[in-house]
This record gives sequence, structure tokens and C-alpha cells, in this order.
Amino acid sequence: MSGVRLQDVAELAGVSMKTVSNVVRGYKHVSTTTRERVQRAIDELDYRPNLMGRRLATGRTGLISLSFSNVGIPYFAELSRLVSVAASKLGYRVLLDETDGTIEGERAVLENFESGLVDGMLFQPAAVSALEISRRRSGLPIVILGEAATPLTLDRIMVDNFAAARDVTRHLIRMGRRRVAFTGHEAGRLSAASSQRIMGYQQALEDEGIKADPRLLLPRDTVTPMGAVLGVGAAWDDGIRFDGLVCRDDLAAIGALRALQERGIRVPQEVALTGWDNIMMSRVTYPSITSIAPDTSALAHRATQMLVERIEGYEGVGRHELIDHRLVLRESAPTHI
Amino acid sequence: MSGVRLQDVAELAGVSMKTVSNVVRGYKHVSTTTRERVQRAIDELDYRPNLMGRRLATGRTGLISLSFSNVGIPYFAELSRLVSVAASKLGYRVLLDETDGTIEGERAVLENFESGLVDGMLFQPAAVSALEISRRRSGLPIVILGEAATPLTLDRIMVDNFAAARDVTRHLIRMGRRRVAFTGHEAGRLSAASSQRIMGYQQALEDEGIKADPRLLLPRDTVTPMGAVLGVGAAWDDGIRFDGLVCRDDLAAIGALRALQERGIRVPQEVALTGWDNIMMSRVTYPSITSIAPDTSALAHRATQMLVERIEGYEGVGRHELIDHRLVLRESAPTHI
DNA sequence: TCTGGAATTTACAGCGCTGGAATATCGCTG
DNA sequence: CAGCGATATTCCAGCGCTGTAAATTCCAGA
Repeated sequence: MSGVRLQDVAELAGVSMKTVSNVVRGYKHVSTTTRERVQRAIDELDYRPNLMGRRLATGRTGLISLSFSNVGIPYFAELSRLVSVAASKLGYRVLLDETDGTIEGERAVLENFESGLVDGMLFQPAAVSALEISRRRSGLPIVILGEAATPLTLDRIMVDNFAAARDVTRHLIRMGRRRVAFTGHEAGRLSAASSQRIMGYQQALEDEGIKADPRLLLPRDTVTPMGAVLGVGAAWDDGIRFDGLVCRDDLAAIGALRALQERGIRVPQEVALTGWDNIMMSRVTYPSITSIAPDTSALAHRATQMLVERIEGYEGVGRHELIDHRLVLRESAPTHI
Repeated sequence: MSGVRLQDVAELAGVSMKTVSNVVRGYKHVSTTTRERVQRAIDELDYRPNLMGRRLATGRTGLISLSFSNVGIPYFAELSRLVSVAASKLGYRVLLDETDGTIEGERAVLENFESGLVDGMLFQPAAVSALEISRRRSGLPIVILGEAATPLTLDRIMVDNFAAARDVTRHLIRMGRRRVAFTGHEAGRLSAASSQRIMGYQQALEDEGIKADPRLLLPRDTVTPMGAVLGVGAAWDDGIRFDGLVCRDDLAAIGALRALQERGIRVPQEVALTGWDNIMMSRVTYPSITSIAPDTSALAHRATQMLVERIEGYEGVGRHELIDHRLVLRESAPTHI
């Protein structure tokens, strides 16, 4: 155990505890000689500051939490990396907090029962309502990620789902596809993300003078690639035909790809398909998958930055920001076949 | 801010702080009437215990860290989930700590500069040596995950790489494959995992009376699926031929699959291939991938359990344990074609 | 009613650190 | 060399909570 305390260093260096603290924290009014002497004592004793003591004294932990349903989802795994990087630049570390996408899990996160562990939270809700967010939250600074309904008082950052869905759908249409389907949305109540993406999809169809056909909305039962394998497969086996397929996310796209390949349908020749999130895997499937690439790095940075501003006392009204996206063209829906 | 303190609750309930503390902690010698009165006060004030105060007093944080190279790697993402689950059963939360697989990153983890944050660590080293681990570590309880060289004094848990690699290679041979290649290992210095797996692969060849051909070891430059796409592709284009392919991990398998498909080679008819880790994605590629499935859940539970034992004072010699694995048969290397 | 032991509750002293006020020291100037 | 402002350092009082030991209350049995 590193039982060395500030006090021990102070005694060895022959100065007060506070001076040692000043050296450790890089406070500027410390003479060079004192600083060196203290530093030697620190090195000699192999002193490491105890965060808990510090935290108790300052009221800050230097920890923020990042909550979403499940790190097993590649998008979230990649997001956590980026948030870790962004946070460490600002002097914070990230505590992951998974909700499993359930109401209970999300409530637990919001209630934040044992307080004082983190200074603020980044939260991507899936199930909980805006009202509940504003009512339950414990007063901790919070930034909402994603498209879920958000109280006006809170900061939030998301991609423009509508515009992105419209872009990607338009791309398929301009490739010459006329029967463009959509898949990956929930079979039951739509998530905010799904419903915005479907609206963008429909808008693109309208813009290009194509009538939306409700049978071309192919839901999946579970939020896994396998859900899409089954959903898309079942639709095809029911005789539903399409030559373009907008997938709500890359996992759905990967599942859809398999469903089509199982049936001997060539992608992109017979069906062109697109994903969303631009996860690493989408570039190594065969064919690789054309995907909406949100600027996740910007999202992570900006979200962390907004949160830190709040932690440091910013009290303004909730800021709602959009981040950019672009369409990454790959084999599953290239410009020309 | 939840500025309610133990003291406030105590005053409202008309008891001492310590009694409130006892109620909060579920200490048993508290009369029912007192308990109820205190509970009412807690509810009324919406009191939440402050972890830092508690931790400072008890010397425990209830946090353990889990360090590995990168959550973006699906195996690690799945591992973190399982560890979170296991830890929360034992009353701990998990702080993720990525090292990027670099020496510096791993050293930073070991040195654990600001102490007192976590009670112990689970660490999957990739670059750092056993010696360095034992020298640098800060005295915090630690359990090593994976096959890297481990000081004898530390607990460690891993799969039996040798046996698993032998099993999967034997499976390909029994399918009738005679030229079985191996891919996914590092182009430069082999990691411990890679070298054990290669040894198991060679053993299986020997057992079945096949001479190992060094040209059939196809390294990849980067630890990504794309690395395998290039590595396997280049080998094939060089005229190296094989009818079975053992991949060091599922990411390599996914990359290898793409490399083969790009060249019109049918899997498994012309080349049967296998992966390792049994990540979610391996069941939705087309063909789906036969994979070694380590019992990751057991690994997570046992590792967490050993760590908690250490935290609670167990002082025995380092325990080195193996966890089970099984071979999950899928389309890329079924029993019969 | 009194007594002793068990059940409850409280007082007290920190855990390791930091903010701010108070004090000491320094370098200069006239 | 006194006097002054500026720079360095120390002192003090907690941050919110818990372990320990001591104090109080309770209750059955004599």
C-alpha cells in the first residue's frame, strides 16, 4: 500500500503540508529551491496523492460518467474511446455506466444514488422521457447525447438524423433505385432516432417523386444484427421486393447483407444497401458497406467540453447542437455500379 | 446540488449522525422505530450519501479498474460488459482504462499515479514484461488477464491457448483439410497469445502427421480486420495456397473472409476458416464463422472474484487459472460440407 | 423494585487533502 | 538601514463520513 501521505513528504522536506500540496498541484508561488527540495522528497518516498482526500477537500472528483445502453454495440464502444480521449485532454477520466437500454437502468443512472462520485454525466437515453430526465436528475451537470427527447434546460448534441437519412436515401435513388426499403427500426414503439431517420427517408422519396410504400418498412425484433437477418429475410420470403435498402445502423446493414446473401441476391447489383455509424466493421464486410459517418469525434469533444463548462459553473440555457455527418461510399452502394 | 449531508438528516430525525449512517449502511442494531424515523427524514430531504466522504473514512472506493488496449476491439467490449456485471454483483463498479497496447500506456496504468481511486485492478497487458509488472506496480491488488508473462506472485487467468489452437486446427484437419494456414499474428515480435496459438496449431498438424510449412504462417501488419485482408490477400496473390485457415481471432477471420471472397474463393468449400473469441459479429457474417469461444463470462467472474479476495486481504501466492473454451461450429468450417 | 447483560445510540477523533487568511521573508529604494 | 510592496510559506478549519469505545436504554428474571 502506498501509505505515504502529504504529511510525510512535508516532514521529510522540512516544509508545511500546504507547500507540498502547492508543489504537487503546480501552484506558481513556490520558490525554485523549495520546489526542488519537495520534489526530491516526493520522489524518494514515491508519494502519490490520494484522490479521495483531494476530492473531499475540493468537491471535485475529476471523473465524468458516460451512460448508454451497452458497450457491446460497436458504435458505443467507439464513442467511449473518443470520449475518453476528449475527457483526458480536459483533465477528466470516464466512468462507463451501462443501462441496458431499459427504463430501470436509465432511471438508476439519473438518480445517481450514491452521489459525489462523478462531477457530471454524459447520457444517451433510449427509453426515458424528457420529463423524467428533468424530474429525476440529481442536480449534477449533464449533457444529453443523441436524439431522445430532451428537456430544454439541458445541453444536448446529436446528428441531424433527418438530413442524414434524406441524404443517404437520395443517394440510392440517384443510383437509379426505385423501390427503396428501410430496415432496422424497432418493431414496437419507434425510438426517436428511428422515427427521425424514417422521416428523412420518406422526405427523400417524396423529393424525388416516389411514393412511399409502408410495406417497405421492415422492422427488426431485436437490436442486433441477427434481428435484421430475420426481419429482412422474412420480408423477402413474403415476396416483398426492393432494389435499395436504407438500414438504420451498420449492425442492421450487416444483418441485412447476410439475409440477402443467404438468398443469393447480389449486393449491390440487385439490392444496394447502406448503413449508419460507419463502424470499423462496415469496411471489411464483403461487400463493404456505404454508411453515414457522423463526426463522432466532434461529438465526443463538444459534448465533453459542454459538460466541463457546466461543471465549471456555466449556467446558461440548454444548448442544442448538431454535429456534421458525411456519406462514406463503399461497395454496397457505390456511385456507379 | 444535493447539498444534503448526514448531519442534516440527523438533525431532522433527531438522532446522531452515526445512527443515520447505521441506517444507511443497513447496520443491524437499529430499532425499527428509529430506522423508520430516519428513513422518513432521508426521503424527505432526498439525501444521497456522498461517496467520497465515505471512501475517505473507510479507505475503500468500491471501484476497480479494467485495463486493456482498446474497447473498440469487440472482444474487449464484450469483456467489459461481463466484468461490469460480475463486479456489480460483488458491490464494485468498473473504471475502464485503455492503454492503446503501448508500453507507455501500460506503464501509466501500472504506476497508477493518482492513488486511492480504485481498490484494485484487472489488467490485460500486451507489451509490458513480467518483470516490469512486478517492479512498477504500486502495491494495489491486481489480477492479470490473458497470456502475457506474469510474475509468479500475481493472480492470473487465461484460456488454454495451446489446447484451443490444437482443437480448432484438428477440426480443420478432420474435415479433410491438408494445407492448413495460420493468420492474424503480428508481423514483428509475436505476442504471447499468438505464439501459444501457433504452437497449438503446429502440434495439431504434427499429431495428424502433417508437416508444418512455415510459408503458411501469414502475419498481419495491424491488429485490425483490414490487416488480415491485406495479409491473407497478399499471400494468396503470391501463389500461396491453403484449404484451411486458422485465424488468431475473429477480427482476423473477418478480414481473411473478405480477402478470400474478393478473389472469388468459396468458403468453406475451397478454404475452410476459423476464428477465435466468438464475438457477436462472427455469427452474422456470410458465411458465419466457426470460432473458439472462451468462457469469457467465467473469466470475468473468476477474475473479479480473485481481485475482490485480494482487496479483502487474501495474501496467498499467485494463483494461475485456466478457463474453459469450446469450439462453436458455424458455416465457415462445419463438420461436413 | 432492583440488577445485570444485551441492545441501541452517541461522542469523538480522524481519513488526506485544500482554500483562504495570516504570517514570514525577500529584494529594493531612498 | 528603515520601510515598502511583492512573493513565499504556514496555520487553521474543515470537506462528509465511519470505526471505536463509551454511554444509555431496555428488559427479563430475581
